[in-house]
Amino acid sequence: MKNKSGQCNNCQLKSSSVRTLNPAETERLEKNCTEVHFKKNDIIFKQNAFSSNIIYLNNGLVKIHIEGPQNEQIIKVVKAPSYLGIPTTFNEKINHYSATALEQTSVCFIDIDVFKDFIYKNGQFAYELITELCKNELNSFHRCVNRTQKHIHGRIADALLFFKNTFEHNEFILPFTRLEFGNFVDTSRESVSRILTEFKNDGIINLNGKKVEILNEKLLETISNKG
DNA sequence: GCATTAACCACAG
DNA sequence: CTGTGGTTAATGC
Repeated sequence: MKNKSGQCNNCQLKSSSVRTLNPAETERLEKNCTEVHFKKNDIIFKQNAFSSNIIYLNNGLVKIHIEGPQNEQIIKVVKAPSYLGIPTTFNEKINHYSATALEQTSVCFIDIDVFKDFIYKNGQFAYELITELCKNELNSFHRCVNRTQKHIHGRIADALLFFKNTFEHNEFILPFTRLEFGNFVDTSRESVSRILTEFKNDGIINLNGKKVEILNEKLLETISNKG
């Protein structure tokens, strides 16, 4: 789906970096940007494929994942609005990871050369971009610590709280199968099943298939903190 | 030693 | 795809 001209300018979902562009630059962005819609489980880009665009997630939810020696590893789940795949598109010829839609999702593909030009010529644009990248790196540091040091109960509690925050609701549909959940928190699908039913039996959550309702957030937080 | 944790396997909805 | 039960290996007390 091609962008109509004027769309970037009026876009409500502009990134903080794109907000710093002047009208001429915004117009240039519009001419070098295409919006694409994806359905659940559609692959937005794939590990090992050539990367040629900056990708911005306007709407929806996406998983970032790497095919490891054993399993698919889900690195993180990204909620719109956010850039996808800056690290893999910037100085790398190929994608180091894949991105897959977890729900109905829309994405803008932006020409890499135009994007780089904005960075060279517009310091504020670059600054905003760096700010986002820094946030991401810190996030991944924390996730790294959590993943390696917390026990399964803590990691699953973390994940439930994360979904509660991203959906901004105590009740939500898990966008994952049990296997994906396991790949997200570094455990087996069996352990995910067991611990979720444990949480249910202890009255911490309501559980019905993929539908989860958080009943005792305080307790989940202490489980998450204690590891 | 004994208990706990969590992975792996297998089987049934 | 899920849930459960049995088994097993590693680790802690």
